[in-house]
Amino acid sequence: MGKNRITIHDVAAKAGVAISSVSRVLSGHRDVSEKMRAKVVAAVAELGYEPDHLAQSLRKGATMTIGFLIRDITNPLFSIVAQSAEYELRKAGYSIILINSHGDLDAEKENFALFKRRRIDGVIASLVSEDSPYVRNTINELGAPVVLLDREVTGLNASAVICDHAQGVKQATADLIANGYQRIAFVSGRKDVFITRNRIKGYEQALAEAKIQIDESLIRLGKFGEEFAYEQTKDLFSGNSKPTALISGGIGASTGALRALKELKIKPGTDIAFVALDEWPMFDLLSSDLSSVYRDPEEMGRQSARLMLDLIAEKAPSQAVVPTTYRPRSSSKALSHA
Amino acid sequence: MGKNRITIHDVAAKAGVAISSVSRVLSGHRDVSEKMRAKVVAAVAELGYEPDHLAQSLRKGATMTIGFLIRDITNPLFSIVAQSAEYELRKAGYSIILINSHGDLDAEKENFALFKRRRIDGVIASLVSEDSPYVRNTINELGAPVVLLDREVTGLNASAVICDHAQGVKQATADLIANGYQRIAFVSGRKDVFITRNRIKGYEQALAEAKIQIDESLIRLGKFGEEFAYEQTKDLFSGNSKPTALISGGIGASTGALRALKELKIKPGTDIAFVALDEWPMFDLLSSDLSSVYRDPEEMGRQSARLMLDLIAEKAPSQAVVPTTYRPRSSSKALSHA
DNA sequence: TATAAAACTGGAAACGATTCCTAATTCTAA
DNA sequence: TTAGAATTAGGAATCGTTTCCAGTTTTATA
Repeated sequence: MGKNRITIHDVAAKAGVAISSVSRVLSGHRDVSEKMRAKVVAAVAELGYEPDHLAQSLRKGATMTIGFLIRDITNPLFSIVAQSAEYELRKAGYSIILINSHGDLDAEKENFALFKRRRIDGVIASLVSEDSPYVRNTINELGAPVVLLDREVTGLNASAVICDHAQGVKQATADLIANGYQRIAFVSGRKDVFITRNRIKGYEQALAEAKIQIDESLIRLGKFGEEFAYEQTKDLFSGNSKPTALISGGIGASTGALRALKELKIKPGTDIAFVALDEWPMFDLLSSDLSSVYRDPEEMGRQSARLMLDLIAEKAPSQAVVPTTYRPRSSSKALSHA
Repeated sequence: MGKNRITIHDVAAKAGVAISSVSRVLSGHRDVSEKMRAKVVAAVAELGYEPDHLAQSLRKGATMTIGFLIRDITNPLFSIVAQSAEYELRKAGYSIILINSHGDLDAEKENFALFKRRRIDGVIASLVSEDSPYVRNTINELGAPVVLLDREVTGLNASAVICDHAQGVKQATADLIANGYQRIAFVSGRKDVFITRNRIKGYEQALAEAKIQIDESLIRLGKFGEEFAYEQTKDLFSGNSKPTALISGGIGASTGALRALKELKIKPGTDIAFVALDEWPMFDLLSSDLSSVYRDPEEMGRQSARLMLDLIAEKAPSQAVVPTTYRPRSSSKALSHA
């Protein structure tokens, strides 16, 4: 077995100096003579010594590790955010520990505790819920900086990457209206989180500006995920006052909605107008040429990394706003037979 | 600041016992009296003490951390594997450090070194290349167990999750032949890795059994990723001896191929037969009802976690074989006009 | 009741680094 | 030449645990 790990003691012995001197040479301390430096460097090279990160962490009080807590790395948007953040943070010397919360609130709490025990230097999180008292407690007790993705938690010492959903959704809704659609359904996730509230805001603003009465029966908010959207979409088209357009919020919801439409043999862009909020890889290869409201997940990752590094450098918490852009394609055009 | 971290010393002081006793109570050592246990448990509860994972790791020599090195977490297949492995490993008390190699060989080497410095307990990796001498060296020097995903590295002390690509591809190819296709093109990634060799094997076997001469100009192997497959597909259909069927290997290649076909206005299932190797989320929502060769990524994740835990428990390296299944859909049916 | 064995506890030495403090050496200037 | 300052190097404490060792108390056995 390779049990014989090479430590700073071995290097010191080989070079015939004290371990403190080895440490000084390696950390670039200025009070070292040329002779000393040469001896140590030679010994390090000969033994192939590499400092033990664990011992360094314990002594220095910094683990150079960031916790990344998300609902589901399987979500293509999150996976891009994670990749991008990982890339940026690694450039700064940090590694990331990835944990999937699977949307479970208790798991989430548990995982913050795990991060704390592991003395993580910071946490980037996409929380299951927000603004619940437990969130504030947990985050405050963590004792390390936190960057939240797309969440607004008031009175908290955390930075956040916020997407301007309202703006893109408003544009999309306005375009649908301009193209002659009035009964625009909206299917999305939980009402109590920032992202959904913000999207609905854009939707309602556009309707208000066009002086269209809001029909609550067209707004279906409840849970994240495919099933909910699937069921709601089916329900929307089961009555006799069907919508003429559909906006689905989030990748899960869009999937559910598209699947329901497929089963109902309603083709987006032909039988109904459709706008997806968020895109995902191979979006362009779907059966219809779908309009979307796009946000750049790589940018979200970069910003979250930047905010994290700022917090670690003891700067004050701040927010980064990532814009959304409406990308009209054929699925939101005026219907030829309309 | 919450600088005042609660340590085992604080607990010992509060309970009026030695720190070694606190440690013993917490680690469930049997030689502790009831009185002692009660005192310590009370003090722990009162102070809200949680052991420092870092110090434990240093002392015990186990970090309870697994390195996960993949080309790209953005690849939906990998992201599911990662999620599934993370879930299983966390149940066993392990956390995972995720690193994207971005397909860069030097980065890969560098990251193994990082894992080593961090004293990771094991590495699960999908390597960029295999069977190069550096791989053997790096892995052997790591000093921790390794589980490889879909790679065969000979003479190495590592376990591996292997998918039986040949079988599924053979079935798919045979079905295409049975449906009357003879000029079956095959577009995939690097020839020098197990996954590609194994897939080609299935392809060639099916052709051989049907006594169809292999046309090398129909086999396009080169690089992983969209671009290569895109270019090759365009090229395949530019000449005057076009293929009548296309098998594309891997998600990246399938994306590139499908995009090329879309631009060429060749519709899979109508103008040409098509089989994708691997599926991805929302596969069913694509413009055509595509046949595929499927493998279960969750199972791959579970198996890799199991193999890792076995290695950590000092069992001998072994391999887990994950089957592939051909899923015929309309894109590989006999053409009506054929 | 004496004695061996078992149960329990505290002290101290690790784990592998960093960093402070002090002493020795070299250098500068009078 | 020598006092004083500036460099340089070594020793020891420290980070927060676990675990070995030795000593003390309790229990079991004869």
